[in-house]
Amino acid sequence: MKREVEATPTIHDVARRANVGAATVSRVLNNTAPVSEATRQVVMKAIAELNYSPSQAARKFSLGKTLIISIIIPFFTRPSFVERLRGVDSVLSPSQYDFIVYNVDSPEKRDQFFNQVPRKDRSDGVIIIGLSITDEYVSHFRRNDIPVVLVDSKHPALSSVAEDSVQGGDDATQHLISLGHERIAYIDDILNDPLIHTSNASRNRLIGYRRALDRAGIKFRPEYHHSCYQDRPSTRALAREVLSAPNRPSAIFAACDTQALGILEAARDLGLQVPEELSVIGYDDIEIAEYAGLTTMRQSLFESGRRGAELMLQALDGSLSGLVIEPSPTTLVVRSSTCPPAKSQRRVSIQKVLNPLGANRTN
Amino acid sequence: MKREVEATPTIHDVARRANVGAATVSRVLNNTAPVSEATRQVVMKAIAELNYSPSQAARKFSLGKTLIISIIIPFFTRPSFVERLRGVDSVLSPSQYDFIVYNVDSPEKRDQFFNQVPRKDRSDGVIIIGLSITDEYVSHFRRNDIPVVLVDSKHPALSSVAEDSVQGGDDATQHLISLGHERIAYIDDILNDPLIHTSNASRNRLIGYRRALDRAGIKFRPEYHHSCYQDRPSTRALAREVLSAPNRPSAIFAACDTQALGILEAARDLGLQVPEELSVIGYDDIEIAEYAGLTTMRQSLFESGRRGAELMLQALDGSLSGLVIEPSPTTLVVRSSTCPPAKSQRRVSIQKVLNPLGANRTN
DNA sequence: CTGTTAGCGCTTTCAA
DNA sequence: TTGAAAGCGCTAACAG
Repeated sequence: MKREVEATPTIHDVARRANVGAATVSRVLNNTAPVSEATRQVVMKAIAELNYSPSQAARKFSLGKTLIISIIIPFFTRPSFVERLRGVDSVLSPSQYDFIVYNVDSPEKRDQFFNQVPRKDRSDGVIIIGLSITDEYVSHFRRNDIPVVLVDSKHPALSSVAEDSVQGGDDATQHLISLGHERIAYIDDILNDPLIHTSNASRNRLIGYRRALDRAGIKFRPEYHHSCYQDRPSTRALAREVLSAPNRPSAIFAACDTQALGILEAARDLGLQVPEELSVIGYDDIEIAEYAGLTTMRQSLFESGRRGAELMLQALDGSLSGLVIEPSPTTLVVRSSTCPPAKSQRRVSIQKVLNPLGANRTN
Repeated sequence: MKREVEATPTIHDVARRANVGAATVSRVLNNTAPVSEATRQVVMKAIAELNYSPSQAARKFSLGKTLIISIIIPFFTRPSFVERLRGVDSVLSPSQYDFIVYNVDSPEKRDQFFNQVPRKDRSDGVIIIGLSITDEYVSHFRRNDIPVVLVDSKHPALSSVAEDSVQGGDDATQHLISLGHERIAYIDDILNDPLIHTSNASRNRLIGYRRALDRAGIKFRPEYHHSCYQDRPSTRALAREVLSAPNRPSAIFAACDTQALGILEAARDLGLQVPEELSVIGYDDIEIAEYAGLTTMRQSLFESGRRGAELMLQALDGSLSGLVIEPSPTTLVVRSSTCPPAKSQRRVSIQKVLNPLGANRTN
């Protein structure tokens, strides 16, 4: 007895029903070669009747493509990375490619992903965001013959779209200097350390900071340079110390907006008026920066992700001619957390009651 | 001439080199059947020498599994969804499964994904977050014989982990009532509409809001119920109108924290002191809520994603016994955006200069 | 234009 | 304990 196939129909079921070869079905499915209108009709009919749809898995395997693009990114839940991912999604979503996000949250993960993810059998291409790449890895990618594009990071041998963080750091610092500040601190994120894993964007900002200082003839003071984890609570604690020390800075430049918010909290804790008694400038211009009235350096986060994904698509369809190294603009956005420094400096101490919604009150 | 294979080695290359069958190589690779120590050694050696590693694509195809879990989620870049995704990642990342995020940003996408994603040849299981499911789709999933778990949404036939939004809405409103408020507005997100696509969480919050009002003997006033898009600018604009109308509310309950922030901005625009002249309560407790001093209903965002992923893993390895419908806790977090209402009400008008960093100033 | 056939690289009976 | 061989479902020569 010929049992009716209950299972998912295959291309052969369709072929049999339409009295054609499997190849013909494949042809009408993919428009890969001319098919007479008559047979096309028959095949279409069979497909409809069987409610057939080709197995993606088999298709990919046969094609030797995965139709997947891997994204390797650190801390994908941070606002700035989320925004870049949104840019990536905006171009990949309408494409035939799905993407898988590999979230790097430790050096081990980073190396694991760098070694295992960029393989032809896992994905057709990989976009690496916010992570710096060593030459060794570059040759590893080469060996695996897989296209790689960098976002928020650079390497001479890889296509990339990245901000000029040195210039950004310079511009931010220059803004403060132009306002008249001289005691300018820089609070960095700790991931700066290339031994750990992120891109050297924040180290570059430090370079820009020092460059601007130099140009203005202001001496770099190590006690004005600090690092801490890139979260609000850590930065708040650190900023409290910095602001309680003698000869406290009149302005602080933070490596990212999240850290800048921590600094604003610290100022609130200490009853320091922002911007009158303390100017704060951030970096990124994440969504919430506007709410907080934060002066910051705007990066084209969404746009950088979008362009990165576009470059990948071009690399994949062969239309990418050679290396493309694209700059991504960074612009100063002045809001209400910066102004000229106050003349005198008063001692501060932690306030008892903190009201983030209005002026600080002592109760 | 026997040319050295330059291409990626396959299992057969290894087998040949080790003088064994391909099956044996597979066995040592997967520990799927006993292999004598001697041959194991030889095989391992060959694998090492060839720097072989099995093709994921072929493996998946042969296994009939994709080793992929699909996540269907609306607006994955919104803080609350990002947080749930982080929970999902925390359990999927150490597992053998990769996950692909399908970002729903329109009703079309929603239907497209619901129809095409839940198929065995695309992924082994799907987690749907924040989207309500119709019976039709449930039977579609059934037909495709693919496990589905819901997060932040419920259906009697599907495993899920979800908050009790009716209770949450009730609790939020009750907090305001307990403080002495009677003119309590509710600002909803527009996605409420089930014809569009999101889960009916915010509609349930409305039900809870009305329930609490009823219980307190406060009449529901339609002019205190508004909807708008779930972003700050839209909510800010709407709240400005609401707060400028005669007999303005003394307290507003927002369907999510992002909208609550928009309301705080509107209050700032109008020179209304929060909480003295206006109490605001949000929903979600996203990271930035603490910075903003926002009173809110805390949802276990990370945790819900984590549990959802765990349930999926259990469903996949067969250890999930029947339907699991898990509640996820929602708790009131009181910060500084709510207090008892002021006795009298003054007229307001938009301030010229807005300083989010301190008290509002007229210059 | 269309059918036949040979893989894609792995897992898994089935025999030995 | 091991090897040979049959698929998994599709695409892409290669003939006709």
